[in-house]
Amino acid sequence: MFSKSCKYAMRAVLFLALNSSPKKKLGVNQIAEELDVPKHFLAKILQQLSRNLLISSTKGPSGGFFLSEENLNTSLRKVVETIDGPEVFNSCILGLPVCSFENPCPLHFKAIEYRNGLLEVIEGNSIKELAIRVKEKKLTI
Amino acid sequence: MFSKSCKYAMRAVLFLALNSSPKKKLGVNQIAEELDVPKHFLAKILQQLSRNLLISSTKGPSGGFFLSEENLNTSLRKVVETIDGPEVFNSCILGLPVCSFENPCPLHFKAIEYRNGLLEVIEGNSIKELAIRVKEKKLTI
DNA sequence: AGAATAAAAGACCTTTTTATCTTTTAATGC
DNA sequence: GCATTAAAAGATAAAAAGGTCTTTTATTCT
Repeated sequence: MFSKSCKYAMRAVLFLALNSSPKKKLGVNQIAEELDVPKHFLAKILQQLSRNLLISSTKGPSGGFFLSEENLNTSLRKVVETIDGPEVFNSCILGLPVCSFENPCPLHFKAIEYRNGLLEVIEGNSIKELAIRVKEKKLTI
Repeated sequence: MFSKSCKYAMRAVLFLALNSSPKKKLGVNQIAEELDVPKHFLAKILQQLSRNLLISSTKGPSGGFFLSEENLNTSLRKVVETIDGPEVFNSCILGLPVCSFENPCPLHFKAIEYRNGLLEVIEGNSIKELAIRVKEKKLTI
């Protein structure tokens, strides 16, 4: 479903939502260590998210990554689509160039049904809301 | 979700189910052309399926690939797992090393639901049954 | 201003996936 | 037996994904 980069991105964003604020920025090192992902690789991904204004960052001493209030109010879907492209939730699960309601592949309707399930979670909730859920239900990221 | 190889494999198997028989074998060329996939690459995949007894083949004149009655009565899931490995339906959608009922990631339950829906289709039906459905409902492969 | 810090950017490198081409092996029909 | 056909196997190549390292730029603090 998602590329490794995308998985790292989602986890990092949730981690930032839970552990950072404009007053408490986190460096790549800390994030990479906590999530146990390759640090330089994660840096690239965070840069990309930052460039696309999905996360915030400042350079220099006591700089780092964090989520602004605006960042917290966007959806994880944007994060996913920034990293894996907008087609992730749109392309045929069998790779057919055309696969639609009128012209479905054998897995079309089931695939749609459950993609929508995922979208419910990552689009129906803001990052902030998701983070709260992670905290309350002690979910793993 | 599935690798390209796996998508080609699924489509090829369904194509064989619909268009081949022990008396009517198909060459890679025909299959590749019909499905519009790279022929040499498909050949590799078919070899792999054949080695694992999920499809049948014979060499020489009037040889080719086909599905035996036994092949028709297995599930597409086996095809998928032969190509993409048994972990496709088992690994965490966020890539976490442990992600379970007791220790779920934020997408765990929706992801499970998603997978189970797909499994319903590719495991709950034999390849033969799926092929019938493809024919009756004029689905695209 | 200068030192220190941390992200941004760029250049590489490695591995995996996808794809192609050639040679070998097995089966068929003459 | 020989020519032909088609899969099996092997070698290689191209592209994409994943990962590392170095240099540059911006910021802060003294």
